[in-house]
Amino acid sequence: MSPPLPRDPIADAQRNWESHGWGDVAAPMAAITAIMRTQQILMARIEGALKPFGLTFARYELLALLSFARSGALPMNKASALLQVHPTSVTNAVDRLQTAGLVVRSPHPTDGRTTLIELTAEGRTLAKRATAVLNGEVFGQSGFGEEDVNQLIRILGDFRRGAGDFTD
Amino acid sequence: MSPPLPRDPIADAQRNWESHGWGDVAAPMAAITAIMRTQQILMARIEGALKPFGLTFARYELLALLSFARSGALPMNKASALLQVHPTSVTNAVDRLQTAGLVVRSPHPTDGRTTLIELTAEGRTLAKRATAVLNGEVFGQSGFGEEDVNQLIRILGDFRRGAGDFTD
DNA sequence: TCCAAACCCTTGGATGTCCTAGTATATTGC
DNA sequence: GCAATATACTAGGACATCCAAGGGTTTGGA
Repeated sequence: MSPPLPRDPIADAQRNWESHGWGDVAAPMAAITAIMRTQQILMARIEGALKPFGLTFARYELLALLSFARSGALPMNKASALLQVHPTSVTNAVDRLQTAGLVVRSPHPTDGRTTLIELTAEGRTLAKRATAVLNGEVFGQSGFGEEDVNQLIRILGDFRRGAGDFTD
Repeated sequence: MSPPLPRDPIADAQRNWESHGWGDVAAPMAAITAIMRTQQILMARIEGALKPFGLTFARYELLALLSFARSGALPMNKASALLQVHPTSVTNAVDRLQTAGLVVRSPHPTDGRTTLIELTAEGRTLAKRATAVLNGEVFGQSGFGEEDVNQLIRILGDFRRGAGDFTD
């Protein structure tokens, strides 16, 4: 880790915006920049926790998604939609998970275009162990206050709905 | 854009966590996942707004940082620290900005190890125009309520301080 | 019936990020 | 003064993401 800065660089940026006559958008600029930086910090923690398992966050997310599917299998396009990533990213992740023996591809029984991804027994076990570590090392020690967590869920939920993620 | 999902996938994940006996960390898990997704949405908007200028967010951030430096020049290591990215990422960004004629490298007057990055006139102009577009198209239409913006700045500021970003 | 349009996945190319290692320059300690 | 350590940047490799393009499959209208 690099040593802490003496001053908050985002607060500095907000002041810069204000002194340049962009005061009307300085606050949302600061909020958005803070989200970017927070994501970066959290991603580093998550990847660090998953490293011992040979997993990246992208691959873990796919494993976790499959482990919650009743049948343990999902079509690629469904996984792409639920994880909200590009289909090629799923292809990439499945390639590596398959090489590691954690998932297998199998043809869809009725639609020849579709490929199903299925957890192996190993994959299911690893997903369980990785989730336990993430829960303990990252989610359980997030550093967010309990009330702040609820605020975040509401604020970001409103935002995601407004951005067209879901209609719920 | 892919069509909206009928249900919030993050709320689903939270319910899954609760039903698997991880209720104690379900809320922070949901908050962290929401931050990840929100960052993804915002990044796509930002990159879209910058595309006409041939800039990525990483390169824009560097230009903006230089444009706020009194002298219009910064050492690479200083830029790396302020942007909170790896030094090699700065090298990469400078390579491309230099090719585009927006910055130049120059030797540090007293420290032979250090390379200064300096804005060109073109770089300064482009930074100004790109900032105007970002302010208008992204920060000015973030979709966050005014009070939520203040909440985010406080909550994420507390988090970043706790994570060791700054001591302020 | 049959062909065009839509859909699904993969490949190849570009970009960005990080890590490890290497080169060059400064600083420190003996 | 010289060697050991620290610092600054760059090169090469691993991953992840997206876009554009291509080949196989299904669907639906003429």
